[in-house]
Amino acid sequence: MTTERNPENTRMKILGAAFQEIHKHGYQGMRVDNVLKNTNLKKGALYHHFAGKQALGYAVLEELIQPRIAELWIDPLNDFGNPLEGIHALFEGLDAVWSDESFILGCPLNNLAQEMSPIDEGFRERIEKFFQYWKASIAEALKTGQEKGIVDISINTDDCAIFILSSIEGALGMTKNHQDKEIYYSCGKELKRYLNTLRA
Amino acid sequence: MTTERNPENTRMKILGAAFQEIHKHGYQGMRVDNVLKNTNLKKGALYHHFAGKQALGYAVLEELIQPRIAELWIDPLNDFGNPLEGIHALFEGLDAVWSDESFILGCPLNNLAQEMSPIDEGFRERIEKFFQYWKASIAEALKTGQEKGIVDISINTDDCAIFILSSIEGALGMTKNHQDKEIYYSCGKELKRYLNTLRA
DNA sequence: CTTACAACAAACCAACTGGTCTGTTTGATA
DNA sequence: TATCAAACAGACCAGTTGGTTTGTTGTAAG
Repeated sequence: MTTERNPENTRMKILGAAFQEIHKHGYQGMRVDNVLKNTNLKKGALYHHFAGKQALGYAVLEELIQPRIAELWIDPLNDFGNPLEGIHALFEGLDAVWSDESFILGCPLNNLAQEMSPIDEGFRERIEKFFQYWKASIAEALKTGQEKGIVDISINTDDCAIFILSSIEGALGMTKNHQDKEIYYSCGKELKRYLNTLRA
Repeated sequence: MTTERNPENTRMKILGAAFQEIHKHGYQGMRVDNVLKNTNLKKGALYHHFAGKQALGYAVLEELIQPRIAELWIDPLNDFGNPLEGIHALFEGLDAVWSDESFILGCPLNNLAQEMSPIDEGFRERIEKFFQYWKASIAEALKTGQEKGIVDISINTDDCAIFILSSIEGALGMTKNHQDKEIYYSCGKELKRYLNTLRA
């Protein structure tokens, strides 16, 4: 018989179930009892691995959400010779890696940002730092593009990076509300138009 | 002595207090008891004027939030000869009409959209319809601009309108998380760059 | 083998939450 | 001024919620 106890495994099971709950209902809407129900575990397990609901929420953010976004949006930025084409490719590429349900539930990072920023400084700070890291990565890619002579030398890469980030999150948010990916496609087309204005 | 009872007045007092609670804590985070506490009214009053928490939430959306946004963003669209300059002026003008706290609490319409779209079809439908109305108004302004020869005839006004809307909401959302209006200013500059690409 | 702690299960709890119920007061109307 | 429905107040309630406590079991080290 294989090991019946696997602490790291049970911890991840709780984290995964909590992520799904948060993704759909938000952090405040997530119910500890529901998380447990979806894992066949009991309170003893959860409160052994996590100090409380808040600690669980922070763990979901730092151990699941942020790494996943880094993997999808930030790390690949360097793989593109042209950052402008790269950013657009990443946006369009989301269609292939995100399920239909994900488009309906929205970006888990921005969901938490909008919900928690005014009421929990711990969430807000963590999310802000990550957004800044994301923004800096985009700005860095744009600067590299400038050095290559691909990107207009006169643009403010910080301004552009924030606008790109905002527009991506805004587009995903609008798609979430409309539950219609045509919104997402339209925004992709116009994002491309904007990116083209940054060419050298 | 003036009238001690004023049903319409107490109803509005409840609506206003509920709006503030929702604006800060979200609909799920709003507590009926807190709303009452901020009005010096009791349960009897609230449940006389509203069927329940959900009905109160819908009323806040339809009677306070949507009219206010129409007033700030949609109605003025026709006042500008050039829609591209008009949209940018509206974005920049928000600085004068929104308090610092509002920038921290974010756009109340988009807040509800992000929180409630996956879990309450009543909220989602109402918000979607309003966003569509908003988008249609922008598209209409762009079309008028095309007829005037101000706006590029080759653009898809629907695509552009959705992107503009998404970018505005995205920018306000990012500002909310960062609690820093510099984000908002940066996005304003780049929104202008995008709008310029739509010129004839 | 036994010891000792990590890894859980299960019952329990106090505070909270939306909502109801009953009763009282106001004020327009006949 | 008698009437009566609207407009509330205030006590009450059942279900929920995050969290605690106590007890049990697996399992790796000595």
